[in-house]
Amino acid sequence: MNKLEEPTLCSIPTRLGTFTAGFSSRGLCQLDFPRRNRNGARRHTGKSALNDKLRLWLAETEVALNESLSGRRVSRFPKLDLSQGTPFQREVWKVLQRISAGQSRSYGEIASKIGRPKAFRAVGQACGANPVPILIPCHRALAANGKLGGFSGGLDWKKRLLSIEKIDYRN
DNA sequence: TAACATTCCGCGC
DNA sequence: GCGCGGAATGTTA
Repeated sequence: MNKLEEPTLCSIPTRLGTFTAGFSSRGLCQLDFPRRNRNGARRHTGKSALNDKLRLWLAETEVALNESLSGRRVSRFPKLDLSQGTPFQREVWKVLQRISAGQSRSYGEIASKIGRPKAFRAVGQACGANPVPILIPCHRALAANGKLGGFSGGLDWKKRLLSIEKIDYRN
C-alpha cells in the first residue's frame, strides 16, 4: 500500500459528540467517532490555521455531518479523498453513497450491484475499511436476514445511526 | 495463507 | 419461527 500523507486533523462538535475529521491535500480522507479518551498525541488544527481549500472542506464536512446526524439528506458533500482504498473497496463505497437516507441494503445486494454477487463477504470487509463513516453510509448495510451485521465504530453507533433514520433491523 | 461487518441450507426444537 | 453448525466464497494484508 502507498505511503500515507499525514492528514490535518480537525475537531467537529455535534450534538452526539466531537468527531475528528482528517484532510489530505485531496480532500476528506478520514472521519472518526467521538472518543472517550482525549487527544492521544494527536494534533488538532483550528480553523484559522487552515488554508482556504481546507477551510471550505471543513465547513462542508461540518454541515454534511450535522445534516446526516439529524436524519436529513446531505445537501452537499465535501471533496473526498478515497485514494487509500483498493479498486474493489472504492466500488463498494460508491454503491454505499447511492443509498439514500432511511434506506438499507444487504451486503449481498451491494455485492450484486458491483457485478460480483458472490463477494458479499468481501463487501463486509470493505464496509469495515470505510475511512469516512456516516458520510459514506456504511451503517445502511445490513445482513440479509435483517440483522445488524457489524460496525467498525461499534454496534451501538450503528444502532443509533439506524434509529435516527428510522431504519428497521432485527435483534 | 488466514482472516473477515456473509449467506444459504439442513437440522432439531 | 428460531438457533445452531458447516460449507462456500472474494478480497485483503
